[in-house]
Amino acid sequence: MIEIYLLEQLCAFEECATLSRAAQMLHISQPALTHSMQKLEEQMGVSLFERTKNRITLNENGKLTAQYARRILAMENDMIERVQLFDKSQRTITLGSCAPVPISDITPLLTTLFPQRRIAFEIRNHDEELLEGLYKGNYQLVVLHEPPQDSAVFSFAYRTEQIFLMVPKQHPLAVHDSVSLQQLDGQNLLLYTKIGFWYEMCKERMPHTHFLMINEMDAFDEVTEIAAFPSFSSDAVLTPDSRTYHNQKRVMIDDPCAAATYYCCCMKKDHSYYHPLFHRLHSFRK
Amino acid sequence: MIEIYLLEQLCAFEECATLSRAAQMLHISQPALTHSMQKLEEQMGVSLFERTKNRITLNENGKLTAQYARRILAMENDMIERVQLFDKSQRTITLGSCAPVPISDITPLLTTLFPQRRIAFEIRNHDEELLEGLYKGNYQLVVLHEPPQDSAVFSFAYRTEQIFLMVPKQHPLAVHDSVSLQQLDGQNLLLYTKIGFWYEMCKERMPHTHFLMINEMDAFDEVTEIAAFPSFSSDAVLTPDSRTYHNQKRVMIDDPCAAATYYCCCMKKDHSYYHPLFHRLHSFRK
DNA sequence: ATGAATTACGAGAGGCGTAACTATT
DNA sequence: AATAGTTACGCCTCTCGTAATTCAT
Repeated sequence: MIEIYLLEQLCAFEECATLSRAAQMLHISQPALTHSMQKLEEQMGVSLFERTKNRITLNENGKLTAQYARRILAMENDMIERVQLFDKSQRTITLGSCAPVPISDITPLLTTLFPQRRIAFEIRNHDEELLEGLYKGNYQLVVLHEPPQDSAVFSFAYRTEQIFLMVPKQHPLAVHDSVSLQQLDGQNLLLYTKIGFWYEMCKERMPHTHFLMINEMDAFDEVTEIAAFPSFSSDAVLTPDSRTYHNQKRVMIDDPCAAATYYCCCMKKDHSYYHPLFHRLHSFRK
Repeated sequence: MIEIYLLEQLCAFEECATLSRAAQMLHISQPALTHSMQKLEEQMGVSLFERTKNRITLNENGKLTAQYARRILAMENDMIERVQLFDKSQRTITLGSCAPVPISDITPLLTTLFPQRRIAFEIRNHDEELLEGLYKGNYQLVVLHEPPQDSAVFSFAYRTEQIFLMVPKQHPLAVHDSVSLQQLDGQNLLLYTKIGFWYEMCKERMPHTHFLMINEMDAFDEVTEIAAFPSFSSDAVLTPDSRTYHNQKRVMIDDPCAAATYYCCCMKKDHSYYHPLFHRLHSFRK
């Protein structure tokens, strides 16, 4: 049987077009590569190269072999990646979410319901990334803001979130009780960075707005307090304590897209395993 | 990167269920296998086995790995096979035919039209085998008795063949000028073995007939001369010389399936290359 | 003169075998 | 006693590196 390293070297040679450059790329000597290619040729049982005194190139057989080789190498990498993911998925539950609120909803439930398994989580801006991760095994659970179409995926709309604006009382916008996103476009706005799909929504609906991104949640609370800029909050976030926001006015946002429904999803085959979780998620519905 | 031999050994282990038996099957010692499996486990980065003092079995990771490994090994074999076929197809033209007549029609044309390439041929009983071989590259040209459906295949109906019966004059059937295959069913018939789809047709239409199969063409001519059994001939076969068959009567066969149309085919992408052949084949049409 | 390929030869890694040991049936 | 797996150790193959050679730009 032909070993993998020969196929790797062949592909490197095809990329680099000369043995010397390929050897450099592979961190081996050039004579070693010569030998390998001779061996490969012998083991394939057909000629793979066009040789002149000072030049060696792939012939048609060689090009075809390299094509197949690439697919085999890709399959091997895929195997390793998938088995490692599978192994990890057996010991840890990874939750992928399109927004931060579901993380704080669901993570505590997971730790109590599945104490023997490690819990991890990630925020992603796009539902598609999350679904792909669910299929590949990167995530065992994902929370989307659109219902998934695939019949292999179980989903449960477990809660909604409505965002609104916190506006400093002296700010011009503070005269309104409600505004549209279009009205906000062009303003300076404070935004916490890790808000998942909300960020994409803001970019799309308010393309002219300058967002002041803040990384730390603690800093965010402090800055909103002091700064003269409006910031977002939501009905899902508990105001840290009554002291905060004494100088801020709550302004509603008219747009329908200021409200989101969260769909907690798993692969259907895993539904019974995660049933306890979905059961508990019922309590989030009013 | 993980080498192929480790994957082979893993698959062997999965088949054999014990290291000792797998080692035996692989023609290596059992400690060597132990080592390999330890190495594979290490390179995969996850545990693959459930170990007790005296027993080692694949765990879920291991089973998954073996599954992928099988696919990778299959791909490698496929690569070798296909490249070798490709190489061969570049230097020889292999003609696959459903009957002997097209072979003697086409082979001489090929040798004159493509003198730089070796010519090989094969007879196959089923059109499907031929088409499959055409796709895979086993054949560059095939002759079918049904027009191919695939739009990637070019076909040209270049001639017909009509079979009839040669009957010894003292034989009861010799009173007829024409018979149906159904009438023949149950008779003893002489048949040359290498007649491709005709054989399948005979089996189907005359399930109760005893066929006396003869391997050698020379022998066939002699036996038909002497034997008291009817035999097939066709309008495409030239009677060797007038001496032959002086004691035989020609009896027509009514059934439509006693006539065949031959479709000479190649992949469409190769059509221009084989154009000279198809051009010459026009002369076979009346 | 520089760079590319091959050949020759030697070093070192690693696959594999033998032997010895432990545990299970 | 027989069978299964692991550990230890040494051989030998095979991969790779260095050096030298040939040829082309």
